[in-house]
Amino acid sequence: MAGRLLPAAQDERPQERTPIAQRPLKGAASGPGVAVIGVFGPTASGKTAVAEAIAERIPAELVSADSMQIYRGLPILTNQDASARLVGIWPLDRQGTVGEYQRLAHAAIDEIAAAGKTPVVVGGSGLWFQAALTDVRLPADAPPDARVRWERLYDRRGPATAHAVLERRDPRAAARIHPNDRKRVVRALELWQAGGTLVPEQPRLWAAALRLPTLVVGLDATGETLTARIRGRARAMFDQGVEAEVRAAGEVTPQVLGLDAVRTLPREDAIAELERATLRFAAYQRKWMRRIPGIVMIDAERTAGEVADAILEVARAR
RNA sequence: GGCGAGGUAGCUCAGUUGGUAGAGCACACGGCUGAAAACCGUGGUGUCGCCGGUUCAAGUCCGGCCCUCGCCA
Repeated sequence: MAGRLLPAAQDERPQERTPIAQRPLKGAASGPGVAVIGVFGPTASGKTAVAEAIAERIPAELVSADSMQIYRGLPILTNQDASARLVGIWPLDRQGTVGEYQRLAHAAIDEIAAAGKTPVVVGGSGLWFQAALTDVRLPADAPPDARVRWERLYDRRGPATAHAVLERRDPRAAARIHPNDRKRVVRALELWQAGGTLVPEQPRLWAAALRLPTLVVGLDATGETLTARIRGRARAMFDQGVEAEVRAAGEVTPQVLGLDAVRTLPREDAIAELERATLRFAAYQRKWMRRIPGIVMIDAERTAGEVADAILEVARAR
């Protein structure tokens, strides 16, 4: 097996390969079948290459579930994959939300399926991935001034007081939110004011049903492998010109990992910081991955083609 | 070689008049319902440079040694 080498996942560019004859997923004699494939994995686990390899093997289109690649203007820093949908569609100063993304993702998935292809949802943003695959109902928008009002309460009167107020209004939400969690205390209060709640009785984040028959796979690579792949990637970003990209990005941007480091630190320090941050991020994503219900873990320490074959084998067996 | 400053957690450091250590970051684990590459919670992971002395008790005081940095030769 050639697949043990580190850059394995990267060397499988579709352009450089003779196309393999594509065979649709849904054969004649399968059971309920698989309508959608979801590919989750930490950064550097080879998600993109694997998804592209899947698209070589069956009629498929990729839908990104990445909260940063969706923005236009930082392709190097966010490691954009231009071949997927919902990549690079928002300006940097836009401040989008999961809810907006969810609508776009559902529309894209349905459109691809209607065209007779398999939507492959690929990404590493946990909540976004969940939102794309399920109908998890995200609470309605709050009135514009509400957030300012509750933030002011929180900042002036302190976490304990704000939490006590929430306790009176929405005890169930208060019970689940720590007073120090400013974002969620404020959010819960504004939702209460709008007549909703942050913590509904019934549908929980992890219990939401899949919209379509979906195979959810997690790309499993060891910490050592991920570390080895991540090291050096930061430096490569500099060779590709992140600095110029970041300089051109302007003031208002999403909180992209490493953006500040690239903007303010000397090059070598920025590289070190970027590597550290990326490593931390990968660990965070692996944690999220462990929790995804029904996820099938696939050994990702081989070539993208081999991983894609393994995924399709599981899909066809359903 | 002389003078000065310093060696305490993975890193940067704090540690009162002696009572066998604690912050931030990192790390590990957990949470997450329209900011999620965000946000929050829990956890100390240690031959206090080494050897000896004083003391009931030493990171802390005394002596010696080793190492690092700076200045002067």
